[in-house]
Amino acid sequence: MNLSNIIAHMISEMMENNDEVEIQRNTLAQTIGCVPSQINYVLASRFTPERGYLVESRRGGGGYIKITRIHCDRGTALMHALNAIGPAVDEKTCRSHLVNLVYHDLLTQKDAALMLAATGDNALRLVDAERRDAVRAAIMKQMLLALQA
Amino acid sequence: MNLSNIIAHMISEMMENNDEVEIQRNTLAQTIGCVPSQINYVLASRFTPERGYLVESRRGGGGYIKITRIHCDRGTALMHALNAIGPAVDEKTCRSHLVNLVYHDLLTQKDAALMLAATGDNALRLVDAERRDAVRAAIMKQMLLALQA
DNA sequence: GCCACAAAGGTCAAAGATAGTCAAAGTCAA
DNA sequence: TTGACTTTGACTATCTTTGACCTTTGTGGC
Repeated sequence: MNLSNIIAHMISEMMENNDEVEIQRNTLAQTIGCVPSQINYVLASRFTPERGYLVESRRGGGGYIKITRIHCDRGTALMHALNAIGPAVDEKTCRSHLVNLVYHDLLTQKDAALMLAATGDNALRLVDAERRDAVRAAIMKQMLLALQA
Repeated sequence: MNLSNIIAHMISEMMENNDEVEIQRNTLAQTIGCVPSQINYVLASRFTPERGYLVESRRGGGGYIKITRIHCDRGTALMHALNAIGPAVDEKTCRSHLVNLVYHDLLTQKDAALMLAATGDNALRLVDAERRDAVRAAIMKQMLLALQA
């Protein structure tokens, strides 16, 4: 186990019963026995917004670092994605929507692959070209709806 | 017996009572007395997804290689399901295929819900009725294919 | 109020620690 | 002989650790 993992684990433990924790960089670093900037590294690599954390800080006397866990409402986020898809989408746009959802951790890589397969031109070859994008949009929406359940 | 077989055997032994094992590439290579990249070769040639293994890793300090054994030959089973679907399927048959796959643990409930959403009549309302079942079959097949990756 | 200084935290790049890739060379059986 | 499988090692990519230097904020003396 490396240092960063240990530190990340410590912070996670501090947050176990609390969505918000405040630390002092130098103090924590000294307790752990590492350089202060290591704390920054851990925060930057593990407590990212993508993983649902918000980090605020203040320098100077009485300075601090505050870490907040945000419970992103997945349902709402997916609903946004759903609304962003109009009555029709081409394959490329559809794919970028999926990439975006994965990036924001609203979708696993695997689910995205599944959805990409269902909405790809390969799957829709039998649909009339002029109606293809509309069908794709409908499928995509049904799947996004299913994910909210 | 060649080196690769010996290494593969060692790893298999480590996994005898455990479906998951974690190794350190350099350490193992040194123990065995081979170059580190030989480990990669063994993993790439013997611990493949086709043979039911999943390999994950991480570089840098505290890096590791994690090997996981996945039970049940999922690929083959999914291929069966794929073959069982002809050039067209109605919604009901499609659903029972999905239920069956979930029952046999080849699909999670969640993935099945996603696939059901993509292949339901709701999603395919815009497709001409006479072509609907064929489109459904195509979508289903693409998704089953995606699952094998 | 202004200034100097102390007390935080921030940035960044270099060095260290692993793992991955790839192509050339070796081996061996058909 | 040839082609598939192995073995090696040079080079690359990624993650971690460390430390020097920078910026911001608070406090007290003038």
